[in-house]
Amino acid sequence: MGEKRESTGFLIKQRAFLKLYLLTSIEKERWYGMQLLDELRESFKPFGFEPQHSEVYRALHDLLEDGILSRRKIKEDGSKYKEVAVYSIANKEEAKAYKKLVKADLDRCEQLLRKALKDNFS
Amino acid sequence: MGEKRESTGFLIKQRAFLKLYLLTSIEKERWYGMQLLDELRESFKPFGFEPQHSEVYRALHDLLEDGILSRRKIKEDGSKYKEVAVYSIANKEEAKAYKKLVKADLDRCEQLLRKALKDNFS
DNA sequence: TTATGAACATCTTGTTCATGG
DNA sequence: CCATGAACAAGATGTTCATAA
Repeated sequence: MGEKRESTGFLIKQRAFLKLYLLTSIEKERWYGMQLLDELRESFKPFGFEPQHSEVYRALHDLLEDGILSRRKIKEDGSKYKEVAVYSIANKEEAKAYKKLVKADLDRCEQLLRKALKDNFS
Repeated sequence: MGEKRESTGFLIKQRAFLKLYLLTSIEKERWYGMQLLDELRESFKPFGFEPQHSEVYRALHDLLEDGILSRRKIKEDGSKYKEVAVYSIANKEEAKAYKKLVKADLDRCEQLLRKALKDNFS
């Protein structure tokens, strides 16, 4: 089950990066896709990174398929005229394990970047 | 001339990363492709990254097209039975400018990774 | 064989279109 | 219109093939 590679050799993939953030947000409270997207965009804008909606949806769908998240469609009655898909953690153990994997890869990537800065600019 | 984007939003691309290292190596002495490849692989192996030969050649060809490197095919007489393509810096100003660009992107990426570690693991 | 390339295949991501409230 | 998806297109990289010496 945990045999999917998150490390693809060079740097971490955007998908894995987003999945990490999504898990952390969803751990805290209920969210739906566009909310999460807006939050992420706001957060990364200073770094010149603005994830696309389809990539965020794909990340959520991945986590659903992995059984880490569950989804419930609800009518935001009172508020709007729309139906949204709200996510919650389905398997805390898996979620934790996945985050641990991604952390290891982030650490590796950080080292690689530091090395590059040192090797080429010192 | 310098209007090609190196920052693609998320993390730096492998191509730009390799170009940076190639320039730094070639600044120091004459090299040819396979030498550079072996050097890079050795250097990154501890980080689980082993660039492919075609990607290194593509990086070299990019730098040629950009006019930053020049190439000279030579017969390594005395040594082997082969012809190699040896590179040298064609335009030091451009090389310096390119490296500066990449450095900025590396810095940005490092910040982004640090942020992710902080936002998700603290 | 080794070094250099090109061609081709795949994987990842961005852009556009479709549907239902 | 907004939220969710899917479909499609483009880009980046990995794998395989071709050629010369």
